[in-house]
Amino acid sequence: MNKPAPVESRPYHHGDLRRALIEAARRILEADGPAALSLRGVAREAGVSPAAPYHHFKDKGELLDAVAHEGFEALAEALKEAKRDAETPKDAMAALGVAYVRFSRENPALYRVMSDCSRDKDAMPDHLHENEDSAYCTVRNTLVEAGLEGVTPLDLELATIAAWCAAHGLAEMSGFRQFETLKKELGGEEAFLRGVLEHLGMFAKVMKD
Amino acid sequence: MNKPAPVESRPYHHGDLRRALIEAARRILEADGPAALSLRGVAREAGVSPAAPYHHFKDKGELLDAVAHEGFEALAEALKEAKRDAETPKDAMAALGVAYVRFSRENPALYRVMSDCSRDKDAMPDHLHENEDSAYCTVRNTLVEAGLEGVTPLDLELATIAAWCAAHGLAEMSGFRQFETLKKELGGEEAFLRGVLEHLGMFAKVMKD
DNA sequence: CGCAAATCTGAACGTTGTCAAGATGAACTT
DNA sequence: AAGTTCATCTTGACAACGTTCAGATTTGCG
Repeated sequence: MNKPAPVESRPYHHGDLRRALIEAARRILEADGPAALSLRGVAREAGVSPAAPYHHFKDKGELLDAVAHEGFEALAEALKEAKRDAETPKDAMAALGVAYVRFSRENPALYRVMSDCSRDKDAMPDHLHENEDSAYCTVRNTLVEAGLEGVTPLDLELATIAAWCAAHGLAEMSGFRQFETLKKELGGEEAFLRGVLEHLGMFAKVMKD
Repeated sequence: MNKPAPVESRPYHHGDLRRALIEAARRILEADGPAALSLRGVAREAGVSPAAPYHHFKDKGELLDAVAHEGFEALAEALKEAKRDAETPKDAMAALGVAYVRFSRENPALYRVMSDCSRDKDAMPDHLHENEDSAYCTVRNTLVEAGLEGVTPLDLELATIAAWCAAHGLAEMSGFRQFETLKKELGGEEAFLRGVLEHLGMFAKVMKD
């Protein structure tokens, strides 16, 4: 008897329910937003009973973790792609910032799940931070390539964190209605994002002793 | 018959239930965190029936709005106080950033309600942005006093937004476990915060054309 | 004092997260 | 090939939640 799922383990009744649940969750998330995401709803969407997910996830939280995990992978991919497309290293840095925020604006529900997960665990996903081609390291490497070679490792680390914080802050705030007239004045969302990112320097310069 | 609440309207049965509910919510928030905050629980804590809050708030969301509103007022106060205590304008800028983050770390549950509210409405509270002694203007004014006089209004606006985004991003991320060793290396939370804020410049400088 | 409006209660409805007990099918052993 | 074992799924239940509605109660006003 043939098995539909060719890759590794498919030891199930359903085929691969774990996968199906995650995809159902993403579908609901995209269609109706994060507030509409219930475990029961996900089970319904996947065509199983409300208790079925508990054989694959300990918790509703664990399902969300899995969804967030995929989101972070997609984000890392988006960052790498943005870097590839950039012409100069300097431009790559701005492109990373814009790509980060754009990802959050194009997948608002997913990004929300991601950031809620991080807040709940008081940590960003380890794979984002640890291995060498992680998103975090992409940012750090780009900083170096764009002109921060001479700097101490500690400075580099702080600059990377600073960049990440700025991007995250901008991601959460760039949709605020208060900025809409300003965006029009600047001629679009992207110009606004680049403008804010570039003006981080003013704020920072002012603080230097 | 005398009324216990001397100020403005107290046309109630209970005294001032609206007030009592907000305070009950803050109590629960501080004691058990944002996940434990239910409307029924708030009513219980205030000693009324589960339906009573609906005569003062249309929604659970509106209760949270009210709580968030008070949070933003407290935040604005904390910022002004930090500015007062700073010796030089340059130092005031760093102090604002640190005070912002410190507020979020000292009132994590409240800050979370505040930022969830903003996200749900895709806007920051108007009073934070509009009137002249608002928190937003405090930041902008400090930027000017610290050396950004010659700059165009548009640049000033973008720099203010940049500062706010950075502070918010840092507020949400500074508690991450991944940074703990770095904090120790730097000799404490405050040094870490100042370090990150000051390194925003590196990130920004790298992006300049 | 009497009346209308504001305020609170009690009970109910639908939904959610979660769990325990049982049914069902697949995989492994012999 | 048969039987056993284990993972998977369902059924049914529980408590808690947000919300609503009809009715009781109190307040303030004329």
